[in-house]
Amino acid sequence: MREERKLLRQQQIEDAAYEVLEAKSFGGASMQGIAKQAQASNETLYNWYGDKLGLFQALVRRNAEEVREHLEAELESDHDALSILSTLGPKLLALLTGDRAIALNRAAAADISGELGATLSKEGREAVFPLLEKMFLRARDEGAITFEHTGEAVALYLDLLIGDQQIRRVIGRLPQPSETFCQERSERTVKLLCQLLG
Amino acid sequence: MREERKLLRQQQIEDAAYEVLEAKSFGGASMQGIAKQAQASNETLYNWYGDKLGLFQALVRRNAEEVREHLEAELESDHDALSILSTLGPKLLALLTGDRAIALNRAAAADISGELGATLSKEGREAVFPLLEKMFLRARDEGAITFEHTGEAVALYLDLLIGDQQIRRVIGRLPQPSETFCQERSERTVKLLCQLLG
DNA sequence: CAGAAACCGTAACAAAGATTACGGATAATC
DNA sequence: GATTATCCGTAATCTTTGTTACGGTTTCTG
Repeated sequence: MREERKLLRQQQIEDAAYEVLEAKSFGGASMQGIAKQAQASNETLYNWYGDKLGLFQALVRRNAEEVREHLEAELESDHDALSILSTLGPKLLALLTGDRAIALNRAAAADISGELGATLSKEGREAVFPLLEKMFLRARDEGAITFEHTGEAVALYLDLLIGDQQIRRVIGRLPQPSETFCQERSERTVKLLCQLLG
Repeated sequence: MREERKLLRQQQIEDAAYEVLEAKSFGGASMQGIAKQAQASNETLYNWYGDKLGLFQALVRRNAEEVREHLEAELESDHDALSILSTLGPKLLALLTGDRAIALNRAAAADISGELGATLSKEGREAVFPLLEKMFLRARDEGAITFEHTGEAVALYLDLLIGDQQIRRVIGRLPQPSETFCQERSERTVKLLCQLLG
């Protein structure tokens, strides 16, 4: 039960870290500021996460985990592949361009060591990709689309769905997209994809 | 002739700034480090650029100018629109995912004020976009492709050409793309575009 | 060549923030 | 209820870095 309490506290601290990160970006997010925001002690932060980089690695991991869980839940469904893609698309787009993910991408961009970026990519894109590949293979089995190289098909899908939305969000020139925007863009993506691979 | 000398010196200083920026990212690039790298005086940097942000704004502007000049030169050509697109594509992709542009995008991501991002977007994407629109209208006049909304067609082109290459470069998980990669990706883009809008 | 302006090299100043330390409070364990 | 580990609040330490200052040198101007 002490463990349970600790997990809750970590959740709170990481939420606080997100708040500060989203407000002030990586460079402006100080450990002391995060501690104060969480009403936690500096010492606790260092005990639990090692250093500043460690704290943000934890954020990246937690976020990636959430994204993966969302997707895996969708993939469980027994609808046909294309309709799964239609419900999964908006969610994926929203997650990848949401305030949290963008803040993490900014942090990765600012991190000189490149470790944040490595984690972000490894636990994010590289974890999601195989799930999408599975989905695409299923879609091909169902005869909805055709392709030769699974990886290329998925990459095309991501290009159409995400495009340059992420980078434009990261440099601060796009607001967080609305739900309907994600919806429409996902529909466009599926339409184009069927046109290309149908 | 004093002006000429000064421009040369600025060029050198900005080159040095790029070197430091590419090596250490925005947060790690100190004014003193840049001054040393350029064998220039700290005082000179502040006299010429005002402050750190000013220096990097200058970098952004100069880079955007180069990109624009490249593109405008291509657009002058009297080939048909699609072949122009085929020679322009690889160049555009190379410019947008080259070390310099990526370093600037990282800097924009790390800049809390958002001014770097604003400049980058305004002088970059928003300056290039109209040029591409002109090109697409010409392509439609020539009967190579069809579309209703010019902006959407260009956006589609950029999604296919750039996709998520930039963001993946920014978080450090892709190397600078080779010339042949840019070539092939541009060809793929044109092919897909004709398939969709042809 | 004399005087002025600009520039280099170096150092000084001040603020910010990562990291560590510590006394008092809180919660867990027995 | 006593002991012990953990945590909070606060502050101290130490490094980095943006910014300013200044003497000596080079470059420009006349």
